Amino acid sequence: MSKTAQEFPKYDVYDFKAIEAKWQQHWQKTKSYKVGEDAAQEKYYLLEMFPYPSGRIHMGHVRNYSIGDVIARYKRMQGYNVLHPMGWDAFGLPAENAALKNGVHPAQWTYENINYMRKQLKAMGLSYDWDREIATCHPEYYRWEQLVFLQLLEKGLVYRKKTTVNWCEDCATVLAREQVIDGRCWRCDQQVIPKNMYGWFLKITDYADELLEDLDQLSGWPEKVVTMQRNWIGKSQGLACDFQVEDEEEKITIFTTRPDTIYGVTFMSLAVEHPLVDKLIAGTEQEQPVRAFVEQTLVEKQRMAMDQEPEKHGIFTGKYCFNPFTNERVPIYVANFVLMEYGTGAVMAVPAHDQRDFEFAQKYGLPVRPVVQPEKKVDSERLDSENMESAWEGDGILADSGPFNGLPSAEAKKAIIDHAKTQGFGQAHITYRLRDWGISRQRYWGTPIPVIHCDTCGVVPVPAEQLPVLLPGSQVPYGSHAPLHQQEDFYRIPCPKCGQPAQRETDTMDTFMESSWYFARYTSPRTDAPLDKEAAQYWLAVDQYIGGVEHAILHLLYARFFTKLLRDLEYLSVDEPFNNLLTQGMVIKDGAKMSKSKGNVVDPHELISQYGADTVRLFSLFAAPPERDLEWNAQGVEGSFRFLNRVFRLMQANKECFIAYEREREREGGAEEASFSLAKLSPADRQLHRKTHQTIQRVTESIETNFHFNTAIAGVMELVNQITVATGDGAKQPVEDAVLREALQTVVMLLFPMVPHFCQELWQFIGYNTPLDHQQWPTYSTEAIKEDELTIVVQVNGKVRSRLQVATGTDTEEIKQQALDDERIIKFISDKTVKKIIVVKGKLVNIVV
RNA sequence: GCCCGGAUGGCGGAACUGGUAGACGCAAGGGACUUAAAAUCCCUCGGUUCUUGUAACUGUGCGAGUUCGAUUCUCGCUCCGGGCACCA
Repeated sequence: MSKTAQEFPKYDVYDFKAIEAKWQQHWQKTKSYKVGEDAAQEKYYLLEMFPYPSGRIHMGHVRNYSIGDVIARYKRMQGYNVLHPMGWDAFGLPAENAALKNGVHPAQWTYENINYMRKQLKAMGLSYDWDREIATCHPEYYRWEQLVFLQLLEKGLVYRKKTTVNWCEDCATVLAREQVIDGRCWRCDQQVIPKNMYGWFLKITDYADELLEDLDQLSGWPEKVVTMQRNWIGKSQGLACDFQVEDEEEKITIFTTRPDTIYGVTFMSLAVEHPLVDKLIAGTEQEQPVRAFVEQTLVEKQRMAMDQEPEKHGIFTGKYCFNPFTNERVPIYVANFVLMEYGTGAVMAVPAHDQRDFEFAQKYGLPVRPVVQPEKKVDSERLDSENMESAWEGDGILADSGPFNGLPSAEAKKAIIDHAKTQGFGQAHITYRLRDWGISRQRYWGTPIPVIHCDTCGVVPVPAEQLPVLLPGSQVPYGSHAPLHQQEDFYRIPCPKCGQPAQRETDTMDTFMESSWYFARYTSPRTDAPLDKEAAQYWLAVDQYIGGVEHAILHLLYARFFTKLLRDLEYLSVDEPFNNLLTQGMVIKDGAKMSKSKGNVVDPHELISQYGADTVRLFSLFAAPPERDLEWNAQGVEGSFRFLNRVFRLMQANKECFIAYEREREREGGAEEASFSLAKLSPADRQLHRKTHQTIQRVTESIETNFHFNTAIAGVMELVNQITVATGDGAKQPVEDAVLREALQTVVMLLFPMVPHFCQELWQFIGYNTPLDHQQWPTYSTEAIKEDELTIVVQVNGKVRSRLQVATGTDTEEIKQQALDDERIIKFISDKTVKKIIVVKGKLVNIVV
């Protein structure tokens, strides 16, 4: 088994092309990263956000997947059973656009891209279990999504309703909010119009509270993302309260988070879409002007869609209602700033304590009545309608509020809600900003929604045994007008219940649906059900999830929601999908995000052919910590390449120490790693041995605490520099083989997760045939890292004046004395009185004079 | 407007729990090797001043404060980035 000197491979240059091809083939052939459930081994599920197959990989992918691969390989070396899968978020609009433009079918376009990008990812040497690859556009994926959809439909968590959507007439499709730019379609620049139409919704609001509460469990998530989600869900607690309309049967229900200001109500504002508006004005002289106002506002609202806040406008309806607390008569207005989608679409207006109401009151000459006085104000500073220049929105003490006078805001809120409840005109109420999730899209390249519309039976689910509902047609779907609705053989179908002619649903699902559960599907990607419960039980939750912060809200919220849905459908048993989340920064160049329009795009493919995957990986890890933006720098890449070459030469120059070791091993009949006693080492050997172990400590801690690979790499560079000096021409003493061997092997092992081909090759070069993936990650000896000597800084009045070299363990008094005896210190303190001396053990002495 | 981040040499970035600011790399300058270049190796490298050294002063966006001591903690600003944006 052992080698002789002649058998050691000889290299001159670092031939990355040959090395990378060799190991990639090896990993593929031996399925090195294929995993299965193994109860005996601790699992680690590492996941990077899967890519959209747009055509080629970009630098963002390179960075994301390099970071992930380091963690995967590191965890394997730590002995974990690592699940590290990859797949494709393969449905989406770009495929359809490409189809329209080039006459290629979206499926063909998508699968070609996948094939190309898979090659590119493999060329990066990423350690995926490729047997688990999934593409969401594959019927074997989306059929299970359709099944889950039907199960949710049955549970009442999916429903259909008519709502106002952003509609582009030219594209004949609904646009998502983020696809409307300045009120125009992002694709054709056509003015977007509001349109009422039916769509399918998921009841995410049923889970709003749990989605909010469970955020507290996500200690492994960046605080920033948790905050964004909390704000997005936007829970508000307050009072829902009825205001009786004068001379009508109707009541107006309002929602307020400030019940303590209810005695300050001076008018009522309704949203233009409020259902009561029509009734209130019907047949009155205000009917015409109010109608005109409503219509104009609706048009403006659409146009302003993404713009700045428009000026506040409103109009009096001519009607009044009664404040149930005061029985006061309050005029009812319709106002452009009241949202129908939030709360009840009706707002009690308290100009003294709400800035919007204040501005509105100023404009229309409505009274301002302060009822909450800020605390600790002298009488002359009390708020009154005369002296107020803006609303006071803070808490305070109630005044002019009947029986509630003198109560602080917090108590008053409770008391007022209680009062409303006992009197029967209101109760505590909770409102969320979060809305139900509209999943209908009038597009072709998505998962067909598996229902049938029958004139007699209504909405009929497609029977489970008829799933999947396949996307029809091998030809390119022409036009973009509800493509599935143009394929008669697709949508004309008999009703499964009554057999009468019926129509299939022709909407497809939002592509966020597929990415909401793919992480679970990876645990059993080929199983004949949505999930295999045992596999899910073993692997979930994801231990570490990595991706761009741009998905902080939608994708991550939907994935959390789906986890809870799948849990309640009893497919899995975790509450949260991702225990730890790492949001990596963008890759930028010349201070700006890489984009075609800016012409600052760097193609990873070219870089890999020029320098090799290992260099590209190394640079993207070294240039910045993962969570920060990474400024791309071509010269920096060159530097990383130089470093690898330096290590390569260093190994070759010192291969003697391995050959000698082989001979020794042969002679001693295969003895294990030679151990050496610290005491016998020369100072130079001791120093290198210490540095080796300090580096192990530093690299391990950099990875463990926050994945700061940049400092880990810097640490290895320092070790390499030290080995170079110790073995170079200028070295005073020769280095012991065993010490040198340990140092060099450590470099190879520590760098392996980052530059795997390179290290595996060197590992073989120095005589091992084992895969580094399963080599035990090196551990450091606390004995070895100890310093014999410490540098103690001596300060006078906090300024560094001198440094002392002392042996480790020198006691405080001794150090103090040495400091006071130091010539350079004497210079500073001789003519002054020493007031105080502070000694920090092992660090410094500060003399205060 | 509100809520989060961030600001350190020419550049990317280090700095444990308040204790040597600038690790590591890039760029730049100088030198060695070479007929020459590339590659490689060595030296210098925050600023200012001088008496050129184990020198002094100054320096982590700006201004205060706490402390023997602040890049680090507190308060007040400025600028940059991100998220939300009439949410009652």
